[in-house]
Amino acid sequence: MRRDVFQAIADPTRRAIILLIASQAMTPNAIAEHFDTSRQAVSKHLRILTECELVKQEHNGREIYYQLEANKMKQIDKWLEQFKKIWESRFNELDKVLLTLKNKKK
Amino acid sequence: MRRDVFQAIADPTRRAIILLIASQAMTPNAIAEHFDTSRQAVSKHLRILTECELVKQEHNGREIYYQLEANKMKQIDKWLEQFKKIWESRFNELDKVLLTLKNKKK
DNA sequence: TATTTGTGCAACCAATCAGTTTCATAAATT
DNA sequence: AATTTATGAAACTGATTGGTTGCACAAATA
Repeated sequence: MRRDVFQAIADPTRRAIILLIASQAMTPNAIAEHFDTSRQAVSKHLRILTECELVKQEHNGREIYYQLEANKMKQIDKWLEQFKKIWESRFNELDKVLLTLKNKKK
Repeated sequence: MRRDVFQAIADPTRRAIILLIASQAMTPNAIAEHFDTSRQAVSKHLRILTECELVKQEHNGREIYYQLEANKMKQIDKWLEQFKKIWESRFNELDKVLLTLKNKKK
């Protein structure tokens, strides 16, 4: 079971759940009301999000509030960071072509 | 065929390919040498990356140089942006708990 | 105490995925 | 012209995915 953050956010429903609970913790039932899918399907998504620690449970009687663990998203941001230099500079446009040409000569 | 950026970066091999060609365009054969997998498997990954425009081809005779389309990564960054406010402030820690409590009273 | 409510979990299913093997094609080399 | 090289594409395979249905169980309510 490969359960990392990147795989977790690959599914559009899970991204929607993340966005939904970002501002307010919610129960599985409340979350499921926002989607065209069963409560159990949402529950499975929540389990995946919990396993990769993108989401945290807060028990309250028999209700379970799911809350976004926003810090975990930094992991994605950190990976993106490597490429920010590229898309922010014009390195991507010009310099890489030159590098490629240089490489071809070898 | 669900072919979006998020699904594309879900696979660890594809993330490694992205990182590999970030600084220098490469041919499929050259890329495959870096992995414990067949050239054809790499070729399939490149097709997926091309389809979601994370990667661009540059033909040169019979060789095809694959080049990172770093701009496309902004799409992921833009999605992350929504949550940056949360993990940068202490909103995540304190205020959301209050929001949740407020919600419970309803 | 009996029933309802909120939840997770297991079993199953069709679709998709990542990989392999095999083949086709076109460019470069002999 | 024949061979080698670089590549993509198709067919197949086992594993994984996202969904469903049905069940178990504990907390809340009647």
